[in-house]
Amino acid sequence: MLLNPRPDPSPAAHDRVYRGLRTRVMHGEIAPGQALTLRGIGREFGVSMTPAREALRRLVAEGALTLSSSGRVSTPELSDDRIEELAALRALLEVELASRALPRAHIALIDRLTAINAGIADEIARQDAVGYIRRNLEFHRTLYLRAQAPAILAMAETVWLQLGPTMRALYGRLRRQDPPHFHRLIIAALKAGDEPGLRLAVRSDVTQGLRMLTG
Amino acid sequence: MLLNPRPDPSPAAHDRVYRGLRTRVMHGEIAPGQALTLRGIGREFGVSMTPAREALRRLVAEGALTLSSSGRVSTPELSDDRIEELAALRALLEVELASRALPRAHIALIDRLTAINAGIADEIARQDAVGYIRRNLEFHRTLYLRAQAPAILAMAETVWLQLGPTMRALYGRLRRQDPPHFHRLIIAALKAGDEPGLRLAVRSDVTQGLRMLTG
DNA sequence: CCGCGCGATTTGTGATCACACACCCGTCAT
DNA sequence: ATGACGGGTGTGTGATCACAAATCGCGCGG
Repeated sequence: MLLNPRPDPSPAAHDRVYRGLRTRVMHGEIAPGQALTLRGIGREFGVSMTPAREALRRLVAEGALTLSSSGRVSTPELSDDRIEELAALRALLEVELASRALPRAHIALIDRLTAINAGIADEIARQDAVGYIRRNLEFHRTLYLRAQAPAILAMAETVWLQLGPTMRALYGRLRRQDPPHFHRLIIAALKAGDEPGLRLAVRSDVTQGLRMLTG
Repeated sequence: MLLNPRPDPSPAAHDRVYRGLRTRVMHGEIAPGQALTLRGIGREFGVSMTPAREALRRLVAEGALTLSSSGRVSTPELSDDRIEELAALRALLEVELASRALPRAHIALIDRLTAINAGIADEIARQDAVGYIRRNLEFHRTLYLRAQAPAILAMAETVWLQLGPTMRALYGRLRRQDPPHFHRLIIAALKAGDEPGLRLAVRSDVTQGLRMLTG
């Protein structure tokens, strides 16, 4: 029959482990410098060392984790130079993505972005750093999905991944009171169809927070 | 004693396999769509399936290879849309790298670039597509190393990796006669310290070849 | 002559094991 | 008290195996 062409009823074990760890890293749930062991990860996810090793190596390949000379993996502690580079990459990639999304940004998208922005205000009110990061990335991803540029978006997500543990440290340090100002500028530029304004707003939003990390 | 702190006398097996396959893919020595098997790779490098699997998965994570739904890995056949995206990424990243390298580009670097350019002419004369790609990437990498931006360079190399198999198809199709024109423009802009000219020359060089792939 | 189905073979997945090395911590000599 | 040395534990690496699924090829029926 072959109705219901469900691609794979049981997702591969290494993929479950990978996804679980990936979102944890990207949302900043793991502190910089924390060590991860193969047997520990395996025990936590109920698998043997083999899938755990594959998941960890994949994350290392994407820059989400670092591999010490002796093979130990841990979440990275970024130098100031590296943070500056990653911020520059975010600016380059995300400005391009926003620019490509602009002609496709209809009112429904703008409404969703506004709703997510309200959610960010909630997370700020409850002082939830992980929730804040998750919603913030959701805001950006929702916009960039409209760009119809999966390769560029994947590269941007890789940068988020590398910044994940550090971002947690940032948002934990800074005591925010108000929702991000530049998100409102982004929405306004989208409504007005103002491309230069959009580029500037995205660049500012991306650069803003990371500047105080390198201080 | 611990003199000669050689970090690792015997590079790990999975790393040997990874490096071997990576340069092969980046230089376009593997045709698009070609399938790779774990046991085949293992036999070729004299290792078991375990390191071969790690190397392949790492390359998949970097986008150098694609993973079919059934777990088979093969070198990717890129769609026109994806090629356009990757070309745009090359333009974004490499213009930034060149711009950062410019203030650090002394005469010794320009001499080396000129020498590499001469080598490219040799490869063209002998109709060696793989050699041409290797030298061409060497030209760009030599310039970008001066940017002192390892994270951005790594991302650019990832893009090269994804384009590798396709580039081979490109340079095999086009019957080149003369060394790349835009390389001379890049060198001239470096000598003159002309940043806008350099940005334009790099963007043109990167975009030029890939335009005829999407035709 | 072509299309279909079935079986043999190949392939990826994940578990387990042996081994070598790194790391940690207590002990001992200075 | 402090330093180096030592062994025990933990950790990554790579080989091997059992299993399930996919793939390929052959032969049969149309």
